[in-house]
Amino acid sequence: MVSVVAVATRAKVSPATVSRVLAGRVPVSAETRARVLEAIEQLGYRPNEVARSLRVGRGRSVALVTGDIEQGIYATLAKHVQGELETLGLDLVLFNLGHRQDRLRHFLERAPSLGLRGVLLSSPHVMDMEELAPVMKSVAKNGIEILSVSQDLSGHGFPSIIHDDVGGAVTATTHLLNTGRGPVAFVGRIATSAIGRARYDGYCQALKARGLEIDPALVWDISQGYRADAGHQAMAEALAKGLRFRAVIAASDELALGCMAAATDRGLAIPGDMAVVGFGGLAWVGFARPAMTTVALDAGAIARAVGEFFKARESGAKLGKRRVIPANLVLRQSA
Amino acid sequence: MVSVVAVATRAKVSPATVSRVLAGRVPVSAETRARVLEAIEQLGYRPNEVARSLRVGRGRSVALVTGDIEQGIYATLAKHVQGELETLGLDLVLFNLGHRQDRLRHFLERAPSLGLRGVLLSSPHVMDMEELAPVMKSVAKNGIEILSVSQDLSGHGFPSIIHDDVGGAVTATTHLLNTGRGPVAFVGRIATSAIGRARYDGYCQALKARGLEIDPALVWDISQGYRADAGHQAMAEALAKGLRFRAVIAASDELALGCMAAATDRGLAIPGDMAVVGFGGLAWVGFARPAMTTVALDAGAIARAVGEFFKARESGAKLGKRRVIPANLVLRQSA
DNA sequence: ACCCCTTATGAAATCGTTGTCATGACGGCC
DNA sequence: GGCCGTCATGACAACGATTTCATAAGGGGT
Repeated sequence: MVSVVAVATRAKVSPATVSRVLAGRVPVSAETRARVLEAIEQLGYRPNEVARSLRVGRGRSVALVTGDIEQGIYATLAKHVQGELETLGLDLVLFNLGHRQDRLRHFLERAPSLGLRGVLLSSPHVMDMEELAPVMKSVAKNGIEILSVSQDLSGHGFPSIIHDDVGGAVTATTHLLNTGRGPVAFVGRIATSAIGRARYDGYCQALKARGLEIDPALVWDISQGYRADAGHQAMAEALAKGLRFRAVIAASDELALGCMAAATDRGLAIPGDMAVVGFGGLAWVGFARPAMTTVALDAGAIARAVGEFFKARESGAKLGKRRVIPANLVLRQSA
Repeated sequence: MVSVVAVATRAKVSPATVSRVLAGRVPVSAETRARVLEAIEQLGYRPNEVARSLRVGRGRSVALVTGDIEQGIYATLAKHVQGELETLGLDLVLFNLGHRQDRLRHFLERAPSLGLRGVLLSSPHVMDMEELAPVMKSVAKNGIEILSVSQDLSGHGFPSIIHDDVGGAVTATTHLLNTGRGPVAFVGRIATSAIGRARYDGYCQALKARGLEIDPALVWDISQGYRADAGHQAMAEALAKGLRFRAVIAASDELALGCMAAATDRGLAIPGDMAVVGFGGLAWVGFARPAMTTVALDAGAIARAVGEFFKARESGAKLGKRRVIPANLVLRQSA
């Protein structure tokens, strides 16, 4: 591979000067610069990122740790984050936990040796901070930014860019309550997902604001993940039991689709007999029939905030530890 | 960061010996090994991957270049590939083209300096091989494996692991034909997607096998991507024109969902008045209502083949240039 | 005319590993 | 008993960039 010394030789300067031309912040005479640039051009030289990383002590890539990239919302996030990082000259390395939290720890321990510039935590897992915080601190001590983009970790000192899950759930639940159909059910991972938990909290708040009790029979804490089959199963069971409710809010769009399917299978009309609202705002949910009403999350806004975070870090500017991106209920047919 | 020399000092050996203990293929006395291992343990030493990459001339990460990770099938692929690579001690860096082909070239040019071990091409774009082949060859010359995991590039000398898109489309189209509903329509990106093109070819083959003509009015070559809105629009327009057809095969599940929605919106019963089959086999499509019949692609199998490819490369074994993974029509309600 | 400061550049050290070469010790064989 | 081959280990160079330190030239102020 053509290296800086090849360029230097050709331009009849020292390697240091080539580096200076590239860095651009140390004065180099116009004439020398032109010669170096020409040599670079002719040789097709590209600075070796690995060598640079070693020398300066950190690389140009950021890891995105997801719980399950197969879930639409994480894939969407990954797309936007990658695009945003790219404008900053940063690469994205993807680490998919697959819902096994122990792997997070292993990954974190490996992070410093990979020369990462930052780690984006987008796993919804409820983290055992007793165990994780020391590892995360030690990663941070190596100059690697740890940024949570799913759950609020600002209380533990880690900057967080999060959706307003609570607010979104409050809005959606209130909307359902306003239609006057009586009891509203909730499906989601509650015990095992910090995000699901936040959405559940919003659901509870909305009910309490109306002076309503939370009916445990209408709260379905699933554990198999956020996929459609889990939603279908939970809903089908509730329906089979003859539970009285005519609306359900799901903690993901996939879950909501499963709920809609179970209701339809039971002969229920949506939204006539059963209203369903999802969470996520995936591109295709408007094309389910009936079109799904959902709490849309703005992955683009999250990504932009991530970009700003890294930009601010470069320039030394200080940003708040916590940034909340609003969630919007988009009304369609299902509720 | 604790380095090999710290370990060496502590274990009272030279850095070289520490390296040897870690590499494990050079004899080291049991006593020394124990001392080194103990020092590593006590200091919490982790070899610096960046330095190693620089020294050995290649790193431990593989890039996955996707057209649009937001499309379910690519996210699914990313998940499986990441999991598979991880078992080989390899990391995944994600590069999402966002359907702009020129960025592929830029990425490829950057690849050698990133110290990648391989590049997985999963963009469905029809590539201008006149332009790209030289760049790809030069990347390969740097010891970076280029592996296509979406379209067949084996004719250009690049190993390819692909789905049997043609076969899948033949099966699906034939199935539709067998239901005796007459003309079958096709939606997908044809001119701009090699994968869409392959599926279209399968569609054509199936028709020809029955001695049927291809009706251009029933072939909708979309350009806006594979998303649900495009499918909805194409279908809605065809229906508005009063075209006579009672079945449609879509080149992606998202597209198919859009088609189903358009048909439903028009008051058509699925599959009674209109049969729809998708392509992909995403986890949620079985929960659309009616449940979507789709040509399921096996992302897990692709990923395993990718894993085998890299394993074989380590051991020096030679694998075929082309590997085809079967696609299975899974029958549900929509067709 | 002298001194000092700025500007432009080169030499060399450095980041953390790995691999080559050299060295010393030991055992076996003739 | 001497020689050679093997084993274990250390010293050192190298990967390719950046950065510090040093040096030289040129210009302005007094």
